Amino acid sequence: MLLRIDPASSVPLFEQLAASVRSEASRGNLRAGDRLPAARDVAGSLDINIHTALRAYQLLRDEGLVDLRRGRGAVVTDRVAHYSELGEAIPRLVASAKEIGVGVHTLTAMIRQEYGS
Amino acid sequence: MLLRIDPASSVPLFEQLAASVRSEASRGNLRAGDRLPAARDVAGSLDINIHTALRAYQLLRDEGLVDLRRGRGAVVTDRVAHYSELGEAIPRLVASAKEIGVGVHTLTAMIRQEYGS
DNA sequence: CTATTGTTCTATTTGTACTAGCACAATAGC
DNA sequence: GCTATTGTGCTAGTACAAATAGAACAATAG
Repeated sequence: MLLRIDPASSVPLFEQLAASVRSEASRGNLRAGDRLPAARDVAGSLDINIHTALRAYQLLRDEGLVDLRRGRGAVVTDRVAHYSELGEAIPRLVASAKEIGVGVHTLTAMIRQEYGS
Repeated sequence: MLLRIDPASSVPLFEQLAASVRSEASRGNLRAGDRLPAARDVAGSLDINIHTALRAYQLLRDEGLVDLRRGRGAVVTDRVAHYSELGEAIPRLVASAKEIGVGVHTLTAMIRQEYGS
């Protein structure tokens, strides 16, 4: 489990942390039943506030990627399989967007638009 | 040119307006050389501030979708062709994301993550 | 029973997003 | 040239979100 964040980035810390976990999931480095490190530990090693780490975990719980229970921590759910599926489709779209010079903001905005309709 | 916004949405007005223009582009309703309505007109008919309309246009200029010149207005560039390409690839990805129950926020976050690496 | 782990609540500080008004500058078209 | 049109720059207020913090609490594991 390689969790990384960049304090200098404009992306919120909790989003970065959640993205880092998703990235592990989409690369197949996480399996259903695996347990993520305790929020307090993550906060300690990344030098962020516990609440910030918890918020990332809660975001992942809302997505359904992990179950969150007191005393037990964050446990990866079955849905992790879906993430590795997307882990193949997404790079293709991103690659073609980069080729034609469409930026990340534009791409995500177009996806939001398509998703909403 | 059908430009729509939803004042009740949490998405910024200028983003909505820009998305609306992109949508027209990706559907093939815009061609290189076409001129968008003047920002003041758009602002007037959508009942938003001129700056908000202008900001949408400036966003599209930064993307390269339009040229912006005083007195002349916003003119669609050649890059509009790329948008209609994505207009085919994006719906496929979005459809599969919806199928497996991955939300729009998660999907765009994963794309951001992939794009950055 | 005890340590571990997430939950809830309140509060504060800080920074950014969004919108807006006003004056200005460049272009188009007559 | 003149004039209306159109985008630009500057300034600022309001509102919201991020991040941190402390404290007390509740469920689970072993």
